[in-house]
Amino acid sequence: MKKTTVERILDVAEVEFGAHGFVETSLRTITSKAGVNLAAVNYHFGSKKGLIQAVTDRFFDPLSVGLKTQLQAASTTQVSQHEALTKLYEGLLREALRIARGNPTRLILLARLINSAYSQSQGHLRKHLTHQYGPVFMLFMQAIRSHMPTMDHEQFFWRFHQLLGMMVFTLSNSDALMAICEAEYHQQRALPEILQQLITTLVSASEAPVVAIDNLA
Amino acid sequence: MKKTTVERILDVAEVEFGAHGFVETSLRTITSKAGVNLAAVNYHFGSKKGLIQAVTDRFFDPLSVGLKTQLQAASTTQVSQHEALTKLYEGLLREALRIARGNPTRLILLARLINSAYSQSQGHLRKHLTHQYGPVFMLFMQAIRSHMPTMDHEQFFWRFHQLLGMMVFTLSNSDALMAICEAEYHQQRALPEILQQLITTLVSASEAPVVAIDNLA
DNA sequence: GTTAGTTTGAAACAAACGTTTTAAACAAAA
DNA sequence: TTTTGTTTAAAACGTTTGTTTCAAACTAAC
Repeated sequence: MKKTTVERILDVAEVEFGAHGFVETSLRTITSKAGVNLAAVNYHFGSKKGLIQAVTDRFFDPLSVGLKTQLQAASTTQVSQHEALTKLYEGLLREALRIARGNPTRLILLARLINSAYSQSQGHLRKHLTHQYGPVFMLFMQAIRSHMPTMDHEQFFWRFHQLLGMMVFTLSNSDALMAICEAEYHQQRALPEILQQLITTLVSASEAPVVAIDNLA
Repeated sequence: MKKTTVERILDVAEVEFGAHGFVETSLRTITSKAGVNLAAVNYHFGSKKGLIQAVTDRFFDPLSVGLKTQLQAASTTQVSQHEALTKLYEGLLREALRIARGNPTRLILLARLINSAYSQSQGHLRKHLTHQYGPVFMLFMQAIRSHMPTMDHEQFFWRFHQLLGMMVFTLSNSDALMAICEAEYHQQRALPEILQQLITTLVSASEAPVVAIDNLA
């Protein structure tokens, strides 16, 4: 069974976007590698922005529903704070890994999508993501928050985004980091192992105490 | 005293690069805002890549020497592990803040420069940075490492880069995060306060225990 | 003041980009 | 088979990009 034109474009686009970013990937590169006509992108997706959002949705739609069901299931049982946080981060990364079908390059793309959502350069993506997946994001954020009871809202906000940044950076550069690591320490690590180490750090950082803020200068 | 053409170009370039990234900032935008001729960039810096590296060096050169002297001064006195780590991260961020002259946009640019160094899209920047400032980076990395004695090399590598990612993400998106924070919690935070919170998380995450790695899947 | 080297100004260049257009090929229903 | 709507093919369009060109303006030494 031959894949449709739309599927072929999306398959190539997510690889190229993940590898070279949105701006530095041309539609001509995508269409030629996909073996389809240049005009097909504008016909099927309207514009390059439309294609970017379509690639985004193909990732976030299943991730969104998977995460939502996980969050509902997790809320029933009662465990320790440490265990609960571990389960939450583990659930998120496991779900992301499942969506990426174990393919590191797809996970890298996912991380870059989130990164782009925070940078103002792709303003349309940010609006699209917050509008489309804002509720699920808030749901996860509040699930984490419920197990960090001692923090006030604003302190939690910064702490959470610090941890989000840790995830995004580690994932979006995991290919480069794995290459450096292998060159330096002659030790090859698979993605699940990296994620496991990441979870440990995430939970510990979540549990870190809040200190009084005095001026740095 | 009127600034030279080179200085005017660098001043505008670092603002524009920090705000819109390297690819999405055109030389015409830079030269027109700087009030200089378009050809001046190619004359003075050879190419756009040369300009990017010049902007980079104007940041990293003083940061590099400042960090080096700080590291040498810190090694003399003996304190607790927690204090030592705090001092190290504080020293780095304080130095970065000093170089940025308290200007958040300059700190954002700095973070984006580091981020670009890890992404393969600006390969020339990565080579330039590792060649030029690799030793100082290693010096800081090993200073941190000396206060995390229980970790083996590879575990430390991943932990360190997770923390680096935390810094880079928080700083490079600090403007967006501050905007969201203010809109959500009606609380305005200055950059030094954010950095102070960041240091706390960094130290705690550094001290997080290492767990045995079992498969996530 | 003249001259030699340096820097700028304005225009032009070639290449790449997203997008649009027009006709041809295809599919499915009448 | 004819017809109608859909998808593709190939070329072209209008911008924008980094870079180059070349004469004019400027600077500084003699």
